[in-house]
Amino acid sequence: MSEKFSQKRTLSGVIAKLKTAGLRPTRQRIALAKLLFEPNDRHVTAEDLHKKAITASISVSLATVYNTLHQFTQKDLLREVVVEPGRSYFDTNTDDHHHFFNENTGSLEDIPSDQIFVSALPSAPLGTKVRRVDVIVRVEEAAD
Amino acid sequence: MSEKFSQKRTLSGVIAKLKTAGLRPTRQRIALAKLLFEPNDRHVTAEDLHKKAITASISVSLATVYNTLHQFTQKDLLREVVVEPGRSYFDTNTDDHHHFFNENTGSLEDIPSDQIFVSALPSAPLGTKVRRVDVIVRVEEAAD
DNA sequence: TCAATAGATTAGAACGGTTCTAATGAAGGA
DNA sequence: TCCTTCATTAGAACCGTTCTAATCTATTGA
Repeated sequence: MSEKFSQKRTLSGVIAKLKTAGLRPTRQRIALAKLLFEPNDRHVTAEDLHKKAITASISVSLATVYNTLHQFTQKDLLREVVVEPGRSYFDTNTDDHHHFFNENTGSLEDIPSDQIFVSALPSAPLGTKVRRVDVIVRVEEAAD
Repeated sequence: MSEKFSQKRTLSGVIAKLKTAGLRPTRQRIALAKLLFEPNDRHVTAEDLHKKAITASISVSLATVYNTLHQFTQKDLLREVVVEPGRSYFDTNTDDHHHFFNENTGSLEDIPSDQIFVSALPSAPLGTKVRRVDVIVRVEEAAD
């Protein structure tokens, strides 16, 4: 019963989130948002999310997964992380933060912004302004 | 005459560079190395370098350009920079340094390592060790 | 409640950068 | 020089992503 309530709250929360972002709460977007916006943060690829949806018996096309990820990113519900050529990760944590990237396993891990500090930068090239600073700490399996 | 000498020096320098790296100085590798290792640093894509070679009447296949870029990267003559999904840049500057990336134009610009400072990091995930820290300052054309 | 319509979803084709294949060619040692 | 090993090649294959244009659905206003 408290479960039912929390489920309901989640659903309406998701719908509110979409509406606030200016996105129609369609069946597919609601379902994908529910998969994405769970308590703990995630780093997913389009393929990941599509598989996950299919596994959860949510019928959604890969094209819609891509559309949705991009729309969510544009509305600041997600953040795109580029660490490898030829594959994009989407991060449900949109706070200012950085990443560990394991080059052997392909796994990403957040580094909270208060655990890393980047000094004042040189000024941006003429006619440009800074949009974001990404720090990627590339790690590999220890030899030992 | 001094030009002839410097050209000769460049050629033998390139050959020495390849041999030192443990790579056979083949016609194609020599030609590509000459295009890459000019005095000022460059950020090239495979496509860029291939076009440049063809323009310079150097007959080399795209496959060889890819092979060569990867071999050079592996031998620390180049460094791969990942800033966009679906396209790799190769940087002739292998010193410790970072980048400005203009998201509107796709252009990369070096930030010397003495112009930016990253604080002590949190420790790497268990069983891993840090290989490299990449700072990418993403800029966009100023609204003005 | 019911159109009308603007926007979303879809399957599958197309795309673009990269990698693979297997056949030919070149470098270097004996 | 011959032989072996490694490099190069054209073109096909690959794979993540985007596009297309047909169908469907959420929303709005009557």
